[in-house]
Amino acid sequence: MAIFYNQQNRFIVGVDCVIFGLCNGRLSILLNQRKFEPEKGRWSLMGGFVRDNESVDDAAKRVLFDLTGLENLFMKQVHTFGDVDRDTGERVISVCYCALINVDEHDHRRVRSHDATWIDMDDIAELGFDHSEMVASSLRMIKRRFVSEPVAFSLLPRFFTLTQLQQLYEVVIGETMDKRNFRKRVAENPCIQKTELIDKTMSRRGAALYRYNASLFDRYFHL
Amino acid sequence: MAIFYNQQNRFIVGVDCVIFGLCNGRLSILLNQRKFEPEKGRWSLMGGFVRDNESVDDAAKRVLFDLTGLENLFMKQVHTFGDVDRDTGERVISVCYCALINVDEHDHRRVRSHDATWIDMDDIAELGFDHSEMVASSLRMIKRRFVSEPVAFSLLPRFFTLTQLQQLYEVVIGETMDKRNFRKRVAENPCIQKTELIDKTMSRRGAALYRYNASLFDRYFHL
DNA sequence: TCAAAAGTGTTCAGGGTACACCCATGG
DNA sequence: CCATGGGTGTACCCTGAACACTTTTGA
Repeated sequence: MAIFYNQQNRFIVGVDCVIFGLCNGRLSILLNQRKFEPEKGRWSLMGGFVRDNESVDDAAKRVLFDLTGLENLFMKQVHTFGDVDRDTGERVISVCYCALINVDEHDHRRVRSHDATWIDMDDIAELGFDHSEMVASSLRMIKRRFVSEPVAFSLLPRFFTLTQLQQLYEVVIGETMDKRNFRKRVAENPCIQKTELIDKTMSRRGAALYRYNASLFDRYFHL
Repeated sequence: MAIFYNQQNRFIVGVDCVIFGLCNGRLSILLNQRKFEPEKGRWSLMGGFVRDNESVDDAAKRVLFDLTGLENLFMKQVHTFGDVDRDTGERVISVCYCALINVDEHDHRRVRSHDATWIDMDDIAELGFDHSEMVASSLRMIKRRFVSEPVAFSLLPRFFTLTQLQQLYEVVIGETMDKRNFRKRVAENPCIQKTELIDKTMSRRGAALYRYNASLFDRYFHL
């Protein structure tokens, strides 16, 4: 590739991933304790550096895959953090991504081998660098999208009960909802399909299992 | 500053600004024709490169100031574009910002000296690089914020008529509105204050001029 | 038989939308 | 006196919120 912008400054560019999952009914994110300086030992987001011949998006996907073994997930760019002194080591411009994963499906061995842990959103202490701000931005983005896009299903198993779905909404939006109103809205959404399956783990009576049919989404909501 | 991440790849990081303004009632953006390779002569967004000892946000502000002479504007980060081949010259990771300015207040001499021109949104041909995508993302962001945040006033002069305000909404949202309903909503917003001033340029009768009092915003809408 | 979760309709209020006419003034 | 843009109120509908009881079944 020809050199056009030779005289320009160059920067290390990183990606940091806010990985949301549902751990026994609580919204949680994957954190690890840094294994090297700067800020060694501090809780921080899962991150990495962008490489040559790799787009920034691909770098984020790589970090996520290395950690969870998952691909093709809900993953969105949140914001780029570019303050001069944001990294206490050396200057790094970091692009923050957020991902939603189904905790049951990821590769626990990989996560453990990275010393990563699921931490309940409500128990997150101060993080290193500007990672607390990244978490806050990501959470705002999720909340905003949750009401208008079919985001919830990325966090749930393939088959789920309406109680699970409602609890997830309550946890993310941060307020309780009326069961009947919630189910009424679900019933109006043709993408959420009732199956013949029954889940008996949560109640004696058993609850119908539903699944989300994404292929109907365009048909019904984008005309 | 110590070197911690020595072995990492480094990248040129740019900023590109989608600068919106209202040109005789039409939503427009500032474009210029590139004066150097690559893509010399092609219409493109106003951009620049991030420098050492300058945050990414500051780089965007600098580009905007150089071009318009304006500071402290409505300016938001939109998205970071990081594909390997997005710049046909050399690899550049670019952070896109959008800004809203009041066309009457900016420094026309500066704009002309940069060979920049206001182009009606509806007349924008294909732009160089991924700039068309940047414009599209910025427009989506503006539309989304327009309904929930007091964004419109950044595009208007200090004193404006309700007809001007309504036309702006119609142009941005892309659909016409009922005059009475619109004015009803305005009347409910205590930040939009009627003044004693009358604008007689648009009608024989004259229209009341209003102004936006941002200092009341927190008081009424964030409690 | 009882505890624990699943499932099910109706009512009401407030917000948003549709709609048409008079006013003031300069030329 | 008339053309042009400025300004004003009401009726209706529909969406969103509140609300309580019955069903099922394993232990």
